[in-house]
Amino acid sequence: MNVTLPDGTVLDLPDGATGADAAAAIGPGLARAALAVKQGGQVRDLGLPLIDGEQLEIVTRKSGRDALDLIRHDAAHVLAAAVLELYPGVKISIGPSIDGGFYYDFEFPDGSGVTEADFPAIEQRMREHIKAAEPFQRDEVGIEEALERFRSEGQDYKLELIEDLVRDQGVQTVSLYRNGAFTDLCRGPHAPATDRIGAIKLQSVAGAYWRGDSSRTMLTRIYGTAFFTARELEEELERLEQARARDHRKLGRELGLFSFSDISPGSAFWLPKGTVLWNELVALSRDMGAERGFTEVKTPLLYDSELWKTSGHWGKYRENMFVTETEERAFGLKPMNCPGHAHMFRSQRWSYRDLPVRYAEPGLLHRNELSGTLHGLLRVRHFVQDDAHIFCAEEQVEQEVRRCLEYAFSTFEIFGFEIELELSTRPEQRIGTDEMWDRAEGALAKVLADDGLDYRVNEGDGAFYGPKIDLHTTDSLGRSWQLGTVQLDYSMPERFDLVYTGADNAEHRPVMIHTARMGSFERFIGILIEHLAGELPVWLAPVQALVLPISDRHAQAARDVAATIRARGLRVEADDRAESIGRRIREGELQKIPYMLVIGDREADEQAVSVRRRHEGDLGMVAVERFVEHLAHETATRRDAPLGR
RNA sequence: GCCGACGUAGCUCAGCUGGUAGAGCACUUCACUCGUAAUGAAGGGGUCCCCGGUUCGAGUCCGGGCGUCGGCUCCA
Repeated sequence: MNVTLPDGTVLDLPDGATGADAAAAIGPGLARAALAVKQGGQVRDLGLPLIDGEQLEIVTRKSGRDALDLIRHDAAHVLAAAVLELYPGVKISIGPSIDGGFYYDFEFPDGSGVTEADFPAIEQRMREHIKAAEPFQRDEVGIEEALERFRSEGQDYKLELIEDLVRDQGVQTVSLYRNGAFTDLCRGPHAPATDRIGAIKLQSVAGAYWRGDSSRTMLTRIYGTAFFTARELEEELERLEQARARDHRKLGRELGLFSFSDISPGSAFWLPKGTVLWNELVALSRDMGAERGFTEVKTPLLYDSELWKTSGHWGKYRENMFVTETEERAFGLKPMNCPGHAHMFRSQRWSYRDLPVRYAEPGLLHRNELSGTLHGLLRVRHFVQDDAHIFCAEEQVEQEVRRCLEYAFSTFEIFGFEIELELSTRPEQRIGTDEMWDRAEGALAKVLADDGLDYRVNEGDGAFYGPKIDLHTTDSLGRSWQLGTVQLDYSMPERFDLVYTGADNAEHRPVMIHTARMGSFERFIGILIEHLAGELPVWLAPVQALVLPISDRHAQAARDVAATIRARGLRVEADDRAESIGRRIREGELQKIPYMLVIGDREADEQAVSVRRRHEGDLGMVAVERFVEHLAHETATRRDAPLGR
């Protein structure tokens, strides 16, 4: 048999040769370093026969993600082995590698469980397995034998997994992996032995439903991570530590932007500085929307249940709504703006010449999210979306979607966010004909393809009324959050009986496009703070410049400079407290204020300030007038710029 | 909502096996009047998340609730 190596050389091997044979044929060093092989995009055990004629890559610890996935999956098995030894009667379920580590889900017998306090003992046991260099042995066994084995061990979850494999995939055999006395149902692949795992660390314990189904048993999930060396592990833990310093909840409090209170869970209190930031973002959204033909509207917060029945929310979304009642009429606080906008659209007659109609509304929404899901600003119950609804003719859909994406990308470009696109297609529960869905999905896919955009398809994850393109980004810990969205909606126009008069003088049904760029201002600000570690650009900084007199006799000059800057509509404060200049500078730095303007005798004499720029330090004396122009320029252009001499 | 952990001054945290609370920072006052990341001294500040229970006595032990954090489920 022949396999081709990445450098193009062809390796001639006897029939039935394994990955280990291939590595040995290349060299003894590689034979020792080999962890697995990769053929046809799949990582496979070193001990399995190679696929004839396929490209062959030997996976070693240098192979990056493939190699880490391998030992993390190994580590998951070692974790399960350790837990089974320490907690007899535990039932094991599944344990994959994930971004950043691995987990394993267990069901502990009644009355027992683990907490993080138990981690040292479990880690100790894991290290013993690793040190013992237990080989991972793969056995291919018949269904009956596998069932018999796990039945005798009382491993019910494994039985269910095997039965499902038989039913859904019609498998005749399953693979078992054995290391030491531990055997697990597993597809593989695994490294040759447990000693390839260099360093492990258990990180947290959490609940997780069996098979992600909230109606089924809550299992105990143990998260951990593994690396080839202790040093890499330390670096990762250090990185996580630093990420926590960027947490928007911590920075929001430290910078005086917002606070939370038990008195209104899931709702932020926006302090004066946070409100400045908020208002600047709303202004950005307004300016960009106006440039793109959006007109701002304002609609009520509270509506009779009739509206929600028409829109379908009363049936499909009620558990997420705050509902109230007065004079025997049921009302609901709006969780979305679309029904109000549809209702508004209906209040007049429209010609095809009027389309597209683009209503924008930074509207306050309330959603009664489950208490356990609330998360700082990133998931709240009270929030404002930079929301808009476009009412257009069917043939305008593609162009409008393209414009929505352009709008979103232009927005994110200002902040330097990296965005991932997801196209969510028809769900099982849906309305509308298949032709309509074909057309809608086709239009979205065509825009993505025409513009050469990379995206992931989320099969069956669309809204019940139409497919959507979602824009995702990550927080400081790499967790993905949805910001913007572009959704095609054929349902709302139907339900609200929206029409316009076409060129043929007949009534036609418009299409609704539901779109947002930042998503909610709350979530956007949370993500923004984490991306920038709280170092807001000049145009967003609540305090753009802090004036610092050296001593009392410069206080009046400092107040004068502050007044001059404030008169230009810029945000400045003077700190003339009786503290040392070093102290006041330190506090200004901790507040992440972009500019500090120091005024002593020299500056006061010359109508100048010594400019200290965040990160850059002392830039020397600059005339007050010139500094003000520079600050005004950065603010107006919404872009930081170097201060020329 | 579910699983687990946690909840002490504005913030970060001590408080051992139960004997009615403490530090640093912040705040107030006074002194210092200072040249680019912490001047010094004194002082004020607490329903120990809430409600029950055990106990002579609960911040500490037990039960229930609320909130927060990490996940699961769900979503901007």
